[in-house]
Amino acid sequence: MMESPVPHEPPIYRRIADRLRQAILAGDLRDGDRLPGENALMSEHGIARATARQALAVLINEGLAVPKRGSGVYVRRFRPIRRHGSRRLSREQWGAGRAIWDSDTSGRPYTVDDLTITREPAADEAARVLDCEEVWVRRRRYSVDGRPVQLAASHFPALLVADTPIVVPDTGPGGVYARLRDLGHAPAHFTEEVRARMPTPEESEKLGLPAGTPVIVVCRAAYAAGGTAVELNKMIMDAASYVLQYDFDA
Amino acid sequence: MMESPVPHEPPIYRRIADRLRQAILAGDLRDGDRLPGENALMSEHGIARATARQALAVLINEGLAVPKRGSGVYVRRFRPIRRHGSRRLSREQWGAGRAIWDSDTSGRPYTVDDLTITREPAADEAARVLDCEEVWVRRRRYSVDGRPVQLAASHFPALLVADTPIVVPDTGPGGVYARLRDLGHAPAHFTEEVRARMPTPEESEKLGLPAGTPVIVVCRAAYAAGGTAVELNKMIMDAASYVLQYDFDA
DNA sequence: AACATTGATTTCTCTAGAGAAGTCCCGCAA
DNA sequence: TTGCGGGACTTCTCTAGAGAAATCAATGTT
Repeated sequence: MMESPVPHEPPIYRRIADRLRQAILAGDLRDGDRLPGENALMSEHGIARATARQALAVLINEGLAVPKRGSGVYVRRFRPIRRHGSRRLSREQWGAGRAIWDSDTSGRPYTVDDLTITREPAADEAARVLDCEEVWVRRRRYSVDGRPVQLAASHFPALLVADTPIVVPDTGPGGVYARLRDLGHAPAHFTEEVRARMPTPEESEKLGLPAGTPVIVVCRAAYAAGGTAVELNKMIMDAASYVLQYDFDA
Repeated sequence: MMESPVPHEPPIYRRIADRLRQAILAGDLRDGDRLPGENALMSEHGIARATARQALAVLINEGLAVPKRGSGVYVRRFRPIRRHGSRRLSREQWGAGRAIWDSDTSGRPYTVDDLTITREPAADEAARVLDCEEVWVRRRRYSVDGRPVQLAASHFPALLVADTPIVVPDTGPGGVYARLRDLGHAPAHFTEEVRARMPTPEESEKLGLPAGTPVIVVCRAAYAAGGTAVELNKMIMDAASYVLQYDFDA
């Protein structure tokens, strides 16, 4: 026998989620609005607590809502920072003594957290790209408007940067790229690899991510004029906080 | 009074998820391996079904595992397609009569699904970027290895492309960019905006995405030499299937 | 050899209930 | 006005159980 060709009616929790999603996307529920909680859904639809939670979990995992324990579930906004790829790395900018990050936040203030500088053996990608066994790593966290938005780890070949301003907290005007230039290894070419995935619990904790928020992983390699790799920067960004922009000619 | 400074012990479901995640990341559980199901976790840890499900849901939402109804929960791989940004759009490639996608899949075969070509009023982004009220839209779905990986919708100003090969299914060698060139509107500059988020149910269904897989949204605008926008292409990609690569000079 | 059926296994959906933990606001005291 | 309890409310975690629906392999039939 053939199966009934009628598509199954979706389960209750999904129908409720659909209804709420529509209200959000249509604008009936906006930005920080509170949506009906477990108890409201239970009495409204005559369902069990677990079912109401499941409906809300759908929206939370889609990134459309954020639960606040003891308070309620709220609609979530997408108000990203624009990060420029090629433009931000033009020589004019870092050559003039400006930190790269300035153009990232379009003037919004940012803070750097948890800066650590360590020397360590190079792991997988770093070893392969930088072609060395020991690296110096600058790890830090960026926050905008008091909220953490990015984790970054810059890797440098140990032999190249030992005893330079690159391995101290304050790198001076222009940042590490200006210092690489001073060393005669000015970056001339960049390659960025971009992917997206769900965060690990560690990333989730460090970035304070609610459930349903992916991260964007950008891995950027900087090459000097001769073609040798001088930096590998691995960035983990809150996907709800970023739009990446790349400009290029045909 | 101050709270106890001791961080709370995580709940049971989370501890189980942590243990399984570690096994996956350490390589004890690999690619398509089956991990302990609801019943196994229930008897193994002496917990209720809902709790076991919650533990598995954590891994599923992280994209580390895929549930197969009636069969089990399996470890999930990440084996992406490399998509080149700037390089793939160089004039040499599409000028020589090659479709863009060729370089995307590095030679892996792809298929195009569900091609629809419609004329419609321009919505938000398209209206703003293309600066017109009516657009022709080419929507299609790309599959690699039989699995859908991308939804794409190319928008063209209606006045520009009416009665051209751009509004018929087969655009000929070189694709739409070669045809735009024939019309005297060869793309000279591109801007791509990249973001990531969880998929809508519709996207999830069209791409066959398991829970826990984000999508990468790429919005690409193509500009002719004079600076007028000639195309806006909105792409929705399965994040587990793609790595985007951008190359640029300092 | 090809096909249909059956049964065991597994995930999926849902009910009913309970206590823990966090948030918020109102009223009372200083 | 300010600060501090308390209580109401909310989300979070978990137990116990049951039937639906899909998968898969073995078995029997044509």
